[in-house]
Amino acid sequence: MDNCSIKCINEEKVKQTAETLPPTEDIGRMADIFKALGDPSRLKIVLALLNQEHCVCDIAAVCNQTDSAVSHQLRVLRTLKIVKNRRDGKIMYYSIDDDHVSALIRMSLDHVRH
Amino acid sequence: MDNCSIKCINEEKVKQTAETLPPTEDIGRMADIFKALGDPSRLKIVLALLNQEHCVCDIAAVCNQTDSAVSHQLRVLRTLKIVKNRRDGKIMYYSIDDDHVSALIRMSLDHVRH
DNA sequence: TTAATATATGAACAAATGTTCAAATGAAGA
DNA sequence: TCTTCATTTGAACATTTGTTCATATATTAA
Repeated sequence: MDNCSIKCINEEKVKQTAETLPPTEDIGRMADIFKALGDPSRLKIVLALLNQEHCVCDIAAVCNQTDSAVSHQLRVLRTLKIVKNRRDGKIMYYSIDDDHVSALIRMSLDHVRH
Repeated sequence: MDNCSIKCINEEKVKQTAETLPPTEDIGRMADIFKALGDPSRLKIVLALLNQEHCVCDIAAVCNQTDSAVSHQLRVLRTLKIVKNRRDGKIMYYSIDDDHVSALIRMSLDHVRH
């Protein structure tokens, strides 16, 4: 239960900060992107594609995952426009869809290695 | 089951990309950061703190969450060095710990608004 | 058409996650 | 000391999530 009495709230600061928040919809979309990159196996796929485009089969080999698992993850990434694909005969090639993605990854690498 | 025969794998490409991958430990840490930002309520807290430091109570007010829920989320963010805190009497003030965080947020906003 | 191959999909399951509620700290003032 | 208040913590719960397995689709070649 919310046991913080009215007094402890600095209404002015609360109001001011509330005004700086992006629309709820944007927050949701940002969270979706972060969430997608927040799974190690999915992040590994993205990192692999950051190097060059690959077919599903090769991604699975690079990442030590089954084709099926990779395919499922790629669908998530595709839905969020993090990766895109092109078909060449039987083979489907995947690659990074957006420049922001590589920038995001670079930032987080910097953070990790402080 | 992995039903992709050996033939479909481009060994050279696989090997080459595998060499570009960061160490597993780094991938895990990056994923942790993304995962932390991947929950809307937690992301909202971070966005609020990006504006200015706040006490737990005020964060709860800004984000329409209970104090308890906010406190739980702040612990996660603190553990990952995304936020830091300082005590002033009974009140605990939280703020963003790292510059990389704001950069990450900005990138994802750009991505969302393409 | 039929067979073979690369990828996609659906259902089921275990594991992880966020929220809630109740209770416990820790700090300040009476 | 005792009380009050801001925050933290722990356990329980429902929900979400990633993986697996079996099956389906789509493309090519025979």
